[in-house]
Amino acid sequence: MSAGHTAVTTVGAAADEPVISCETPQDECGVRDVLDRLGDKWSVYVVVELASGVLRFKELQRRIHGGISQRMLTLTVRRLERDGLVKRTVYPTIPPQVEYELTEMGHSLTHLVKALADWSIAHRPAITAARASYDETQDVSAP
Amino acid sequence: MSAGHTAVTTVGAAADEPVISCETPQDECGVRDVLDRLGDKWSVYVVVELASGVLRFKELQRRIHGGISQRMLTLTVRRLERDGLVKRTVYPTIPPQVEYELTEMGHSLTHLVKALADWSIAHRPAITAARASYDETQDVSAP
DNA sequence: CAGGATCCCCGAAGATACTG
DNA sequence: CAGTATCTTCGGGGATCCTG
Repeated sequence: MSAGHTAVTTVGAAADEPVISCETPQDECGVRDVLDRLGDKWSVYVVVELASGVLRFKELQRRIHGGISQRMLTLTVRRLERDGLVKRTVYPTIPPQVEYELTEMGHSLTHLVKALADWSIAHRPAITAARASYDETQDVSAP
Repeated sequence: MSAGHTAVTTVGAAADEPVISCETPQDECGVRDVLDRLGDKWSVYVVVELASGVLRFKELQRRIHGGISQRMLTLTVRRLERDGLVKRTVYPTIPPQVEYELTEMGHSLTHLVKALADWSIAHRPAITAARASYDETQDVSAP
């Protein structure tokens, strides 16, 4: 990597100690799988809300701030159900009642989401500062 | 598979014991922040590749399978740089040489990505099975 | 109440061409 | 080599209407 150039030295983190050992590039270590699932706009919200208990469709929709449409909630929850992360229970009553809850696998994902949240909260100040610094460097003020 | 849950510290799958304590719904516990950063199509790949060391633009592009365009790589890497996750070093040579590497914060994110990868790899069979089961239930074979 | 069916919009992402 | 600029496409996602 460093071809004898005037390297600006490292940041302190050892680059020769790969945390991620990607043996199967074709599958991106499987990261893509999870990200495709959590990467969409709403899945994570649904998981977060469902993490605290069973919810019905409307209630779930109500709790998700930002206002998810019925369509997107349906699509999102269906995909999660298909992947075995959410369990959908239909009570053949009138009016119909459908309850959603995380499966065990879904709950295990919850820990990851929490890890992400923790990381985000911990580094938000640093990120904000980095952005400010970057934007300042770019100096957009000049017309 | 009912009691198979490994309760690390205080986390549990009980509905009355929220793993995710969302005190600030406005910020979605900050999860959205990370996801917006990792949720896009390429960021995670860049992080993964840079996790193993310093890379130049072209080499980085070459390693990312699926074929990222120069444009997207530029945009992705720029955002990561702005957020302080990636450090960009420009050597004023001819031809120009630019090296990218993760910052310490970027490396810390790497651990999260690895956790996601591990989770994905561990649960992939279950997910695949769940999908097969779901699709079978839906029975699309009937015309 | 839960959700299927439709229409439409906008932004993410690709392709291509040009430059320092 | 490492971008920037421009045009275009594609599909995620919103709004709305309708039904069991």
